[in-house]
Amino acid sequence: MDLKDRDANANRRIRTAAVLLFAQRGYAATGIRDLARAVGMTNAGVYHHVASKEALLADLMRVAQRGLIDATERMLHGVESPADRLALLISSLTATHALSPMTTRVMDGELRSLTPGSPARDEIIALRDAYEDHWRSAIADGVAAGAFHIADQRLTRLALMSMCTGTSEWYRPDGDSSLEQVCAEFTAIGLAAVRSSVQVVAVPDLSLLPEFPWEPPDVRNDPPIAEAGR
Amino acid sequence: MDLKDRDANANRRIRTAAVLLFAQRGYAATGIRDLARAVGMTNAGVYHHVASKEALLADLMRVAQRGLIDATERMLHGVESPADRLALLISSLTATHALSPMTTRVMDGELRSLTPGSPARDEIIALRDAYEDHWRSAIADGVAAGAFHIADQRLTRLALMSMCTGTSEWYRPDGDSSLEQVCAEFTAIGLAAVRSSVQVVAVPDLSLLPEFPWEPPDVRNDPPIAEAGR
Amino acid sequence: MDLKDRDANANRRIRTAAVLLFAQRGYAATGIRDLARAVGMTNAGVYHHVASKEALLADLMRVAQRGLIDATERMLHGVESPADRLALLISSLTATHALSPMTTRVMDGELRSLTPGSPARDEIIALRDAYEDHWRSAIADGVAAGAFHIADQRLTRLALMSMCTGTSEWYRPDGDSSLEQVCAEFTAIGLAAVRSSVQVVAVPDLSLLPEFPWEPPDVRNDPPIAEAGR
Amino acid sequence: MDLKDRDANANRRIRTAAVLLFAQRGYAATGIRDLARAVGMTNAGVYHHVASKEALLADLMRVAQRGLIDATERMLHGVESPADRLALLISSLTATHALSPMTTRVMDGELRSLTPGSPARDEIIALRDAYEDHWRSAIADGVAAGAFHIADQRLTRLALMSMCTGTSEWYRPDGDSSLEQVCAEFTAIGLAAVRSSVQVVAVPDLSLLPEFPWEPPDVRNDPPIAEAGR
DNA sequence: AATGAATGAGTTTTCATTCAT
DNA sequence: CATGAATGAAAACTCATTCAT
Repeated sequence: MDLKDRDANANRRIRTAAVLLFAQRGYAATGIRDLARAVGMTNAGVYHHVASKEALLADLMRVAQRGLIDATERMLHGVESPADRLALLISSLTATHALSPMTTRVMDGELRSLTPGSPARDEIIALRDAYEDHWRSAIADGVAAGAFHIADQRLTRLALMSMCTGTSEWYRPDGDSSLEQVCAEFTAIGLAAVRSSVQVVAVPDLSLLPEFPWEPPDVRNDPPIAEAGR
Repeated sequence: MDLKDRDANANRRIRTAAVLLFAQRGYAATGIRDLARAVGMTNAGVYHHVASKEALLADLMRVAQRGLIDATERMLHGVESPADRLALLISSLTATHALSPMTTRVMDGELRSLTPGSPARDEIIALRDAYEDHWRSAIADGVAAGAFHIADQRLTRLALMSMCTGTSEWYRPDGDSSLEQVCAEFTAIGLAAVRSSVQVVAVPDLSLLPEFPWEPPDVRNDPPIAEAGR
Repeated sequence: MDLKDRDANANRRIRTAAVLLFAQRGYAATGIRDLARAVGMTNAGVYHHVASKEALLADLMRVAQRGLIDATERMLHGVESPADRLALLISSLTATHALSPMTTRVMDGELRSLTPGSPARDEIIALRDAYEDHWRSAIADGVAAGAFHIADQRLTRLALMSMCTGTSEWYRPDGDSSLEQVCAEFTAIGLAAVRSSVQVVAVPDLSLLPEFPWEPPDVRNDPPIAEAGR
Repeated sequence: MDLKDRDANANRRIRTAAVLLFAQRGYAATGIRDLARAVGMTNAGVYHHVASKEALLADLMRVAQRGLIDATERMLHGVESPADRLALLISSLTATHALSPMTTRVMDGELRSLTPGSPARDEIIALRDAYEDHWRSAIADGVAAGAFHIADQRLTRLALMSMCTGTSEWYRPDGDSSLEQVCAEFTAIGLAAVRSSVQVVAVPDLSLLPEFPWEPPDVRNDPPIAEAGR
């Protein structure tokens, strides 16, 4: 028991430090030494608990994705109406990002750090796709049932999802509005976005926008890396 | 002229490659050699046009921030009503991220890669703050004028801003909805979020949310790095 | 010219040191730091001239094998009689090992250090097989022509070859007998071994031989690694 | 007994694995972990039976050398004629290498892995020298008695010995010729080498031999490591 | 007797950067 | 202008070994 506890402890402390450093500096900018220093070990000590830096990242991401999927499916269980499902998806994604900002930042932002083609990466992409399918089907069902009116399902989904995931960047529990309020507001926004057909409002003169001579033109149409495979 | 042109050309090609690589892999994961290879130079050759890797990043970010500020101020010029100003802010931020996704990803995401305390970093933080002041004041003015009703100005601002900046992650010009539609929809959402007082909707049982044993508890209240100094 | 010379020089000095160290301590026991120290460079400096430690080894082995093959084919050119060919093979293999003992020790002994399945290893095995084919066919032709009488062609070939390659372990130019004498003696031995049928002489009582309780019994019949593929 | 047996068993299994791995990959390329894995133990477990990796190697080599010496002296006992002694030396060395190829490869090839100057290394060198003295004196006696005619006693001894030791590289019990035949043939070769005066045969044009620009020129005359101290 | 944890020194290799040419 | 050479520092990771349990 003692031994197991100590081991489990070391493992948890490493993961706590890893999630913090990966979230703050990014995976590539975090060295094993930083990690070791943060948990009061030597470089070599870390390798007693972790197969490799990348395996550690993959493990964090896998567990995080699975946790999100499991929680989502628990919450969606028995809920039929597309609007209710969408509301639940928004609330839970937002709240998860508010309550576990470090873990979710790593989960959302470090896919690119996993070796392309590696089994770990493929598995995590599959998990992410499985999660997104809940969004896809909620929206598609709403549209099919005539409850939602939207021009571009992919766009709507991605816009709403990035509104929710953005929460991990700015939410603080000691702010003026509670997590419940944030969830409520985001849910309201999401449902509004989905119910009303797009009203075309005057858009400002795009010629006034900044232009960057170096912006690579030919990649603009490529799928962003974050979406590889979708 | 020839020389100057060639030089300018090399500079632009380097920046194009840099913005692309920094956006795709991240600054820390991009080596000078990757950059050099991408533009068909040697390592040493790159240093003819660039003082250092970090100076290159700082330069990209500075010009991007300045471009955004300048464009924003050009557009806001003469616009008085807080609602109109907010609409303009939303549209222009969204459109900029849609049209320059690589540049804006670097601008939004690589602040942490600049050495803390360096003049370059301080300058860029100042620029970002200057930009955000337009949002802050538009919202504050709207609230002061009784046009906006919001519980938490910071939260509202950050939520709307991250909705707009998220665009660079998923927007594609060949989608079903045009950039104008996206801007219009986002503007509508923003204005709705600001006009209505928050309706408290039923929020799902938070005990069902995923929990991660390693999520660092004590940092949750700290300002996320992305906000250092705000 | 200057530059090219310096470069070629650095490359040659690295290879000289590498061949010496690999021959003396073995590839696995030689660090890049040892190599660097031996040529008065830093670790990193070596990597300017060499892709990796293993690539360096592969390069040495490849050039050595090719050199041996080319020389052998030059010498064998036009020689028809199996006995003459065998004599030439013995002389040239012996002399090469006497004159280039370091290079040949590496060539003969470090095959196992190349990553199994790597293209470099496969290529060098192919080269070695090509070389050995000259021995195989000389012996087989002699047997077919009735000039040679031997019980086991493979055994005879390998025994004679390891007699020749052993030279690199003990030959010294300042000994009492000249290289010509060594070659002459080895040639005489080889031809004698091949001409007479095996006379069965009394062999000592094998029960007196040492036995080692740890000698792995089940691998004894496996082809020795040095022979993989043959 | 139980305990002693289990211990002896573990010891033997470790040595079996060690001899196999050291022979196949070389001492330097074999890790304690490889050893442990091969016998189904943990790293630390191995250290219960072995003082250190180097001590294990030294132990294997010591026992092997002693076994060879003991067997040789048993066989030589009472044999007077230099020719008979040489025949016995050849047969027994050959047969030992054929029957214990792994052990003998380690014995012959890993002297360089023992720390220079260490007592273990000195002891093993002394053992090897004691063994070689049997060869030295057999040859010297034969020459003194006028039975042998050779130009260079050292050369002859080393050439014959490396012919015998080479057996561990290629001998397989399932070949076309029996171990007895091999011993007989090698004995015949050895006696022939020693009886006949060297006939000067035509040696091929050495200018056709391969040359390697990196072959260290200044070490060519140094005693090969394998001979350190002789 | 055996193990899991840990470590300091080591491994090969890459990094951003400089500089003589 | 541009390059090949070189470097100190650091990267991720492995080494043989120790020790409390």
